[in-house]
Amino acid sequence: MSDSYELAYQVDRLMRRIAAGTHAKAPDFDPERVGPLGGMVLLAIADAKQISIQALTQQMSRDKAQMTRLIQSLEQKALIYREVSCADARINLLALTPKGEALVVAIKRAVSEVLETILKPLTGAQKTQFVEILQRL
Amino acid sequence: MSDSYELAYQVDRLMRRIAAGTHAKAPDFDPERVGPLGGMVLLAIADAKQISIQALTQQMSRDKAQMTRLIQSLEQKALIYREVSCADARINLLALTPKGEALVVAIKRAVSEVLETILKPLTGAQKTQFVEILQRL
DNA sequence: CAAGAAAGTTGATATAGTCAACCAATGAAT
DNA sequence: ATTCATTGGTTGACTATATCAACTTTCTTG
Repeated sequence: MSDSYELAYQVDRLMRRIAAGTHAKAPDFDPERVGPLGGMVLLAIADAKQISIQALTQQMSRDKAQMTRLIQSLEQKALIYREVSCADARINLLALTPKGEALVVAIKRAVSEVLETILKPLTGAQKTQFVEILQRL
Repeated sequence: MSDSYELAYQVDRLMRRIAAGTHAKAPDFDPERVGPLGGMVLLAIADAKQISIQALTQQMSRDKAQMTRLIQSLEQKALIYREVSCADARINLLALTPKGEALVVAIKRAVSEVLETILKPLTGAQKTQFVEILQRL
């Protein structure tokens, strides 16, 4: 682990473990099969209460085309709804439906459980450091 | 960022930034278009000198089917070659060809540059901590 | 009232991930 | 030494993610 490029590995692996862990639990709470990315988007919408597609794509470092299609699928599943901004008719504001809210609760629980397992080897101080570091990035 | 599930976001975003950064540089050094995962696999093979497909799939937390196909494509591009283990005829040992070695050098440089940019906001101590934490996970 | 830029959408295509069924080589174990 | 479960690897079928370019509609600004 002397070379900095190794860090890319490690981050990738960590992400894979999170994804695999939640994937394993998905059948228990995700009948709509929103997928890992769909789940994260729901979490992001939940945090924001209301957010435009554009803001979402930036926040999640994704392509807007991809986001459009993901939003469409979440909308079809009645997990979110959209509303044209009255300030700017180009903007679509997204928010969770009650069904979406319920799913978000389940997702949060599942992700937290997975993370708890994965982060177990860290000390409390390290967890704090980790969070700080990620925030700063 | 009070809730632990937010960490999943952050890790995901970090990974996306690394991927996007290297993707942007890819045209300069990756005429074979091995893709981000292909690049990481090459790095892993380079580190190991020789490694079986099975060991690779575990190390990278991937599915073996996926790894089989990726290895096939890297092999077709003459970046790696395989050799049946003399100890166990089921095992395929992978190694880089000279062409693969050359590409690995370029990949390492590109990834390091991207990481340097991304990690710039961290202090030296934080970088050390980050590496330690990731290693422990 | 033109440009030009921003928000979203669509099409086409490439890469990644999942799951199940399968074959061949191996290692035990009666 | 012949069955038998295991392990490493492959294939098929399918879903999910990602990328890029072209396009529409709605602002914004001169």
